[in-house]
Amino acid sequence: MAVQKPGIPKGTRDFGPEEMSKRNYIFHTIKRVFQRHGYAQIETPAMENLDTLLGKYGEEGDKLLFKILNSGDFLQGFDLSCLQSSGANAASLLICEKGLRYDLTVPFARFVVQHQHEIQFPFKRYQIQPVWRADRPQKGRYREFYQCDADVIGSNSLLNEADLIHIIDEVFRELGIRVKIKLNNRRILAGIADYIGQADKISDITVAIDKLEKVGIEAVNQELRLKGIADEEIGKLEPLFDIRGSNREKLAKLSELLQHSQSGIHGIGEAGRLLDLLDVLQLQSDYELDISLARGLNYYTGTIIEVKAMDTEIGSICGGGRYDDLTGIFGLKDISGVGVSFGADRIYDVMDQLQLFPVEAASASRIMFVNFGEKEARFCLSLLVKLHSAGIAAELYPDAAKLKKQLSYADARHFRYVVLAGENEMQEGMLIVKDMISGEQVRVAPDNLLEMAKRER
RNA sequence: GUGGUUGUAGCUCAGUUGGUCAGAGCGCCAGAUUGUGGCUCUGGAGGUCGCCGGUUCGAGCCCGGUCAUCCACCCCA
Repeated sequence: MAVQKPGIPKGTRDFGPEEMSKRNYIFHTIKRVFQRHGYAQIETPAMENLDTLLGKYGEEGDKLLFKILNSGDFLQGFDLSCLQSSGANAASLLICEKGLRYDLTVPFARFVVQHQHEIQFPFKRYQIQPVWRADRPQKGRYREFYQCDADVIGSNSLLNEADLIHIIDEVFRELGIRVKIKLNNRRILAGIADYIGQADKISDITVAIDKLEKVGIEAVNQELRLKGIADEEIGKLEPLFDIRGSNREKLAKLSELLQHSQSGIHGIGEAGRLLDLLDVLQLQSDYELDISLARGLNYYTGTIIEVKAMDTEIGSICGGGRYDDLTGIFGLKDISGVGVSFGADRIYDVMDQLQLFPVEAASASRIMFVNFGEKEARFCLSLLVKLHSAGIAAELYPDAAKLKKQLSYADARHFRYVVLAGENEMQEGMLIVKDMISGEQVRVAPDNLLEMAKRER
């Protein structure tokens, strides 16, 4: 039999030990901030029933769902002719009833409805788990990646938005990433659609103007034309794109332009009150009202948030927003939620690029005992037990290999200290402790090793 | 789903118009140092040049196909 070439699916990655300790540094930081703000952790299964997932992310989103083939004889009673008549995608729904989660928000909404009687509202939860998208991978885009979500459900208060933005500020401050927080409100976008008389095209309009910064006004107008919006109406949008100045000034201009749109007025009011709250928080990060911010997920209804790292080209590293009726589809009406999602993998890429990881993030065990043979190893083992029970990370090299090899190993694994207890030392009743950074060696009595290790910690 | 890029040693890559073109650096192993890592020096192992086919006296190089990869678009963390 030919040997298999090892490999993993496109867009997925292995994480080695050093990578993992850096990733954990990110997860721990985010977790700590979430907990400080009173969010409680939950987990949900990797797979959901497909009907939980379908239709929540728009047409594009549905296509990007990984579907799981039913077990057993799933073709029994399957009409093969429908494969040709309705296409593979439609036919797949007949033989797949499960799918991998696409984000953490929709499973959360499902969780809330299913457990509504065990939950105290407003319910604040966080969740750190992988999600999967059958996208074509590219820079900063993976098919399996981790999201770190915090959501509050069951409260309309803008204090929740403020709290989440506070969390964003704290997380990126602790990680050392300079970010710009962009804010908008879907109701303002709806107001804009009203304003040009195309309320039903809100989705097309927002997707188009989302690209304003990236592709320029001409390309946006072109796209709007393709979506069937008249030149005259496009012309009415121009003054909106021209809105500049401080957040307040932008809001004032918007109030003028959108004064006849009820949702526009509503959204402007919300944005204004949110800005008032943020002023109190004295955030370190810049935050900015950006009316070109749209965000693709179509369950958002109010505030929308996006965070970009300032010193790299990697796209958005955190996003979120308010969704007024995500639980409605699962049978729990009139419950509003708001949440943010940190993209751990992109945050990793940003920090790696900018070399923001502290050195400790990659460190391993502190102490390694050299193995000189059976008798010496037994002696070291007895010392190892004491270190372990004192909570000090230490290990004994498992084989009596050449000293050179053992030291190279200790070097490669970044041990801080190496303990040498060979025949000579055992006779003298002493240990040699070698500092792997300075190269210095000191003689230490076995009874003093623990004290020394504690001191050096 | 659309367009493009690149596939040569474990890794990063060089290879000039098809004719000593099977190479470098790093890593790995061994030795200089029979109980001392990182630095230095010396030596060594390791590749059917992604895969299949075609053109040719001759293909890593040209052509076709295929697979993989990365990048961009769509969309998104």
